[in-house]
Amino acid sequence: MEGMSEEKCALVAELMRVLEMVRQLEAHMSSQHQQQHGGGGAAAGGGDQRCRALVCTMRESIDRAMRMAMSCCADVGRAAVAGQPDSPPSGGDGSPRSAGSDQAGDFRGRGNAAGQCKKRKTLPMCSTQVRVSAVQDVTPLDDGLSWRKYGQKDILGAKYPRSYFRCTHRHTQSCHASKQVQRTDGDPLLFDVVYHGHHTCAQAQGAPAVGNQLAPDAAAAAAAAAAGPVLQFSLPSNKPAAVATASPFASPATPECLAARDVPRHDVELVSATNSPMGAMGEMDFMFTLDAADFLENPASYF
DNA sequence: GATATTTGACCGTT
DNA sequence: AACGGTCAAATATC
Repeated sequence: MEGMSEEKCALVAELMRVLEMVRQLEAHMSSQHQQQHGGGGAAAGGGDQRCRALVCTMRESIDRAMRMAMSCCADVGRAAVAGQPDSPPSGGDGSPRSAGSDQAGDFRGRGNAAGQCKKRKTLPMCSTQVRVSAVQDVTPLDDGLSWRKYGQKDILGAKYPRSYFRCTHRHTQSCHASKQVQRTDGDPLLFDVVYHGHHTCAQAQGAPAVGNQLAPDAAAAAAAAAAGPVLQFSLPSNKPAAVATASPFASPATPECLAARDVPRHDVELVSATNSPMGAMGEMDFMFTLDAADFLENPASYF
């Protein structure tokens, strides 16, 4: 039940970030309104009023969505757990069968390596697509937290290898956060970043909220904002300690970046990999695409 | 010298 | 047997 509660918090937190963006949009509009107040024509004033009305609608919709999320998550979670025979009991801390002492496991020796890698798929997971502005700008690895690369693999059917990272303090502080980074086949500027688990180390305590969870890197997120972010993350619905609060928007630099850059459009996709094992494991499926322009036109259609 | 990265090998699952 | 994830020795960097 704890994980479910965290999921709700994650979803609500995500919605709150959207709400925050709306507030920033309001502030931005307000400042623009003041600047244009002297020379603004009647048409501009009408458009401004319409925008304000739309923003108001957006806020109401978000509020409704937050309330729906609170109940919906619980329902979906219950259903998923019911259909998942080997889901750990509520009293557990996320250690089904051989999952070891904690979420990411703390196995030693190679004998458990593969078993652990399979178990990892049951961990809280967040996959993010990060677009960089240039090939040289890659290394979407600096999110203010320290990661250590521990492997790289050529993936079948993938043009680029996948890199594996884990928290530098894995052993010293038993922090089992990890992430996988892979350049997408179609777009060399686009990276798939998959986060597993969450940071429990000291650096996470001092980091911004985003840092403690499944945080994409600020630099890449900023680049993503500049290039038109495409974000993907999935929410495991029935896993204990499931947390998926990350979004590049949650990056300390990103909201300001978005607001400052006057981003004309951004798409947000909230999806799950339905063709992945996660899909078969009761992962909660979302497909949420937000086109800012369309959202302003028909906010209600998104909820 | 300490820390991080690279890379081939290993392991369990499918 | 193929695959993906991890380990750990070797190597590179600070």
